[in-house]
Amino acid sequence: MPELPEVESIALGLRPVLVGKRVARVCVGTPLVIRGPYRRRWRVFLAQLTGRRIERVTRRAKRLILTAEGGLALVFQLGMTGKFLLPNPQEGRTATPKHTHLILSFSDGMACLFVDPRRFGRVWCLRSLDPEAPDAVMEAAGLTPLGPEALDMDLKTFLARLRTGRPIKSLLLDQTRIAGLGNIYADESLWAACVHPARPASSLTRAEAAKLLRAIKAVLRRAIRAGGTTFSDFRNVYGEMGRFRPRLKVYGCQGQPCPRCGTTIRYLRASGRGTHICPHCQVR
DNA sequence: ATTTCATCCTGGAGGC
DNA sequence: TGCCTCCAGGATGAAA
Repeated sequence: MPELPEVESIALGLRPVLVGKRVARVCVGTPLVIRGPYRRRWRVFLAQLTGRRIERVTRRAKRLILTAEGGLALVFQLGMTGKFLLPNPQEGRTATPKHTHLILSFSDGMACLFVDPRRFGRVWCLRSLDPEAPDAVMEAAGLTPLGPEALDMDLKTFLARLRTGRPIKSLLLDQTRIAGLGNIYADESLWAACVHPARPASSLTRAEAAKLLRAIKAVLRRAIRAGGTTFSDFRNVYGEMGRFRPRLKVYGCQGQPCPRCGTTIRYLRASGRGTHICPHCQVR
């Protein structure tokens, strides 16, 4: 469930620690997680990465990007349960957790672990990546093209993307249209804007679209400030939970009263996903 | 064009 | 206690 705010929290945690460090060794426990041009030649790529400094830690939608000298980059898509772990300053490193697929060791002795129990996460080894504009290289390597960042989207672009009869929730989850939202923040945004998830995107009025876009940005920003949402799996780089869960209004709140009108929150399936709505606030 | 479905996975929940 | 089945859901690709 790492969505945009969770990946941003991870990036914020890794950046001050990893930037400037020199890669000493990369240990691949599960070659399966490596994708892209170096899928079968990852040893070649990682040999070249060794000895270089990490220059940037960035995020594009739900992807986390480590860029080293010379534009060599590791792009992580975290899937459902992917996480990074740094040694806790208090306790230091304890045992290596189960499902550790990649270990980045640095010349100062520190190690950063990529852990993913469900193994839906993937790592792309890419060359010549510009961290300011990574899309072209990611697409050339076969990663799915991403739409505009949800937090950067302007109303005009949003309105243009709503010109389809598809259900609005399906659109919000479609990373090629709007990048960064997952199931939690899609439901939260639709509730905040009083829009039913099954509404055809093209049926939203201009005012509703504007309200929805504002809701999306507000929810994402609040979640980032809270360090993300831990529903079950998410942990930050020090193994700590996100603090946004108690502030969720509908996600996982089925059976509880809507914070706005008191109607019981319902759970249904929409666009193939578990979906939480207030049946009074979010009509048809 | 768009939607549904299966696939990949593990761990947690619920049934018995 | 324990075994079994089901299921969450992000991304992707095939089928309808």
